[in-house]
Amino acid sequence: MIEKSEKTGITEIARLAKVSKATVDRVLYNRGRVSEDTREKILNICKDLNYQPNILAQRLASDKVYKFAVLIPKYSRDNPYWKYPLKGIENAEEEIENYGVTIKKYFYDLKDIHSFRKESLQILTSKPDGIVFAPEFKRESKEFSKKCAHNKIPYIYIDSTLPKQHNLSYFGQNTYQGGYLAGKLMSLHLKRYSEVIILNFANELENYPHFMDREKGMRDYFAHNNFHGKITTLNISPDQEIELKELIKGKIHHRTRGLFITSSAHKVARQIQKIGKGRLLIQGYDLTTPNLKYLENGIIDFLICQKPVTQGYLAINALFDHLVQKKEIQKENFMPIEIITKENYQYYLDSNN
Amino acid sequence: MIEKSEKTGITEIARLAKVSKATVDRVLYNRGRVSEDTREKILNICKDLNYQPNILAQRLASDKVYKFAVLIPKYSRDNPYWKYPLKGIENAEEEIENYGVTIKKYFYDLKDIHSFRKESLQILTSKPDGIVFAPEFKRESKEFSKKCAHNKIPYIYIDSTLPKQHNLSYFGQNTYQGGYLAGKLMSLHLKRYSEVIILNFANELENYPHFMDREKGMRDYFAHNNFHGKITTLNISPDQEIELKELIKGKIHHRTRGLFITSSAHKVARQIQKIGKGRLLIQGYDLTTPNLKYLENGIIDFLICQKPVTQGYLAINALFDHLVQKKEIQKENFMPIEIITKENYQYYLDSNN
DNA sequence: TTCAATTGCGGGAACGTTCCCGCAAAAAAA
DNA sequence: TTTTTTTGCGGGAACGTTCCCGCAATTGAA
Repeated sequence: MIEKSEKTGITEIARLAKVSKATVDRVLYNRGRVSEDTREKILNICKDLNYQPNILAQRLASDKVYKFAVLIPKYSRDNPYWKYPLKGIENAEEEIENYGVTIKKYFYDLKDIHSFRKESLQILTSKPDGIVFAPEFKRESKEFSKKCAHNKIPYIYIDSTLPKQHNLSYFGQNTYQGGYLAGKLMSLHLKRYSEVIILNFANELENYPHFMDREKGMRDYFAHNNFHGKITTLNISPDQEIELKELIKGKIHHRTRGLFITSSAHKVARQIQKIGKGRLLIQGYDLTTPNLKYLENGIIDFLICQKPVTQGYLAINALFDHLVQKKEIQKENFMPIEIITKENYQYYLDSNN
Repeated sequence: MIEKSEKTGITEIARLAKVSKATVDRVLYNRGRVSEDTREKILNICKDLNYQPNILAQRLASDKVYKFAVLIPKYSRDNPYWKYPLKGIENAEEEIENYGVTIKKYFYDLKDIHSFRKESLQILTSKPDGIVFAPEFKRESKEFSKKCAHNKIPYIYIDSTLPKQHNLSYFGQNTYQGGYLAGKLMSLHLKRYSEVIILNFANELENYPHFMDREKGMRDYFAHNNFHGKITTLNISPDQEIELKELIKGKIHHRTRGLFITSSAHKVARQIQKIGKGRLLIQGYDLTTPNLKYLENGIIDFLICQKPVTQGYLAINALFDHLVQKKEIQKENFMPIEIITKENYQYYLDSNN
């Protein structure tokens, strides 16, 4: 309980420069109407004192409210993944609402390209100061990015990214590296002539670059570490769930020791539980509730996860730092690749993942 | 750029209650000198409006400065671990210094129990509002804890903890679980009658509960998963580094497939590099610069790591939340157990780990 | 009964900014 | 030259709190 010490505020600068606070303010924020002489004098004093504005006072005095918009897929019981980035976004919101920031959330349907278009137009008419969105639909996202740029609204990608765009930043996975690491873990368990099945839950892989990258990552690991066994890819449409059991059963034989699902593993795990797991090492993605059950009971051995909550949290904070704090933002931000098992999943559950 | 909307401030409450702002303030912060009637009236209005104080204005108006003290081991080239929690502490400091918080850091020498005593006394005479410290020396830390409590200074443990203390919170590892997970990874690589060496870099294990817990974790994993091989423990004093090579060489034979070092692995890795690694799977702790080299060149296979940067960051933030924001703090906070490999270590390097 | 102490409350400056308004001096236009 | 516009700057209210000071009313002590 000591009195505040340093007082390198705008008033002190004004006093030293023998001008008023208003003039200092004009210089600092380029509001014009200042002579070049006084401008330089003030800037020099600021440098000497290493002046850092008091952001509390700034936000308190300013009547400006920052409006952020978020556009992400809506989560469902079937695909709860997007619950987690949303959680992170809300965490960030709580922290910065005192600074006069409001966040409006928009959701689109992953199965309905029109919903993306519709919501993105909504966002533009609301004229936010910054946008965070998940560019799952490639073409539409590029279009939206262009419109954002045209309206001079900074935008940040989350979860996946697009090349050659003017996004302020990206927060998400490095899917290839995740697959590569999965390959390493898998290889610990493989013998000389074992077989591995890679299972993509999609028919047309072009629309799911995440899945492709993960598969490529694993295959490359094996290639770089001269694995002599066999790798089989199985592409199954999500609608084929009913035949899933037979499809898998038909592919597994006595040499099969690994099963890598390039997305959520719970549907497969359910079937494997019926068939019997045997010596199969099963890897999948994301620490979601349906997956959790099979991680706990030992069907799924590893889940790979890239901090979905943190993705949302950091993306919002980046926008805040850029717009409010005027800080520099890193363009590429890959989340660490986490390996979740029965033994450590508890520590990933409710904290900031 | 819209004007701020809601105005549920203290002035609004005062207006509704037909009293002055000062009275509302007295009620809210129990400064006394208010009649029971007005007290209740004001509290009701606050509840109705769901009043949340504006922390920016609070910190701005208040002339109170919070002084935090931090006491952790000093880091060295030999043991760079403590660099990372310090980093997290400094990150947190940057964020909250605008709120009128100053953090004074004290360092002690892990090999010199007196330095801990000396620094902790220093801290007490400086009368901080809160303390974060690493209770590495058991007896002295308990004593210090008692003194803190006596002076009514809240204190938070970091990195390791002590039972039955009145610490506000703990941020750190769950060492047992880390060892257990290491056992799981190890087991992927083991065959039916393989051998594993557990290496503790210490003579008297009682002083290193972390090491003991890690060993126990691994042994328990094997016990729970009926591993039939042999587990050998090797306790080596840190001064014995010269004979290290021979010591290890003597223990490894053709069935040895795993080496688990319960602390930093780089010294062992250096010797293994000379001996030749063979089929050995090597696991150690912490993503520090010396370890990194051997992770990159493939000598070390896994490093287990528990977010040392985050530990520091969160501990300071907890103190802030408790003292400044008057929030509830969770007592036990285990960091997630991260598994670092050649393939993913880059993503753990400079971000907030 | 008188005087002191206590209780209950209001006024208002201060925190470090933002930003509107006003005004003299200088420059440009007439 | 006179009038208008522009430039350069200062004054000061406001943001939502904290907290000191002052003062009337009530209570207690003598």
